[in-house]
Amino acid sequence: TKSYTIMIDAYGKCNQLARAFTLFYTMTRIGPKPNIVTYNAMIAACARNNEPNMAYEVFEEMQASRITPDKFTYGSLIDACAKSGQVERAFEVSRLMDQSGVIKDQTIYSALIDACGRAKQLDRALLLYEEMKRNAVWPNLVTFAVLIDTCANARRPDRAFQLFSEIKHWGFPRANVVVYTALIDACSKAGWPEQAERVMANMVANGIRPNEISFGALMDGWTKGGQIDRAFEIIERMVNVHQVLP
RNA sequence: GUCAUGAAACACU
Repeated sequence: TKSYTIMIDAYGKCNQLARAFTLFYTMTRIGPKPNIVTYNAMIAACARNNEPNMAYEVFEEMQASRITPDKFTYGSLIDACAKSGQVERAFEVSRLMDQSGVIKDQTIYSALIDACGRAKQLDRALLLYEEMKRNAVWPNLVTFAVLIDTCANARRPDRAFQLFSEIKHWGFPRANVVVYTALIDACSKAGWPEQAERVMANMVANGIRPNEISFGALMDGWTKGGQIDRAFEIIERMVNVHQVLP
């Protein structure tokens, strides 16, 4: 069962969902019997391949086989909803977890906030942030990344900076490249390329190396305002000063 | 003796 599950997981991650299903149904028909990890890997594969309905089908088959879902199961289901923009469905899963007594951890909250972020529902995301702290689930850098990304999507750079300033109070000496890039993106999307530049200068000063995604977010801010020449300058800076290849 | 399964960043689609 373990080896089959490893293969299902690999197929899912290579975007070969059909092959994952073939293997999965071979298991249900002739064995070896799928266990909870197998079902979870299948649901995660559906989530990654943007097939929320298939994820739910596997979830139902899992329950029909009298296997009790765990936090991995629910986490993948929420991710499937988040990626397909179904916020309400994500919250339904959250309620289901409460009913079945499965503890919501950092990963679950990040996935729920991500679902709000994709729907630009910043208020709801902030409520989740408060709720997790109330429940003694401490935010980590992924939490802050999804929160700041939500601010970016909701065009609220002010909130993004506010959240960014809270990071140090949670025991993190510095943010990482993903958090900084999300903050740059928040500035760019809001039409503040100068602020985005300041954030990048700040990240470099703190010893975090921007990558091609960081520069992409920065360029986007300038091109939005029609300053294409600025964007080309950034490409040169990226290659010459920061030694990042386009 | 966590390590077969779950969460985050730009643009294009």
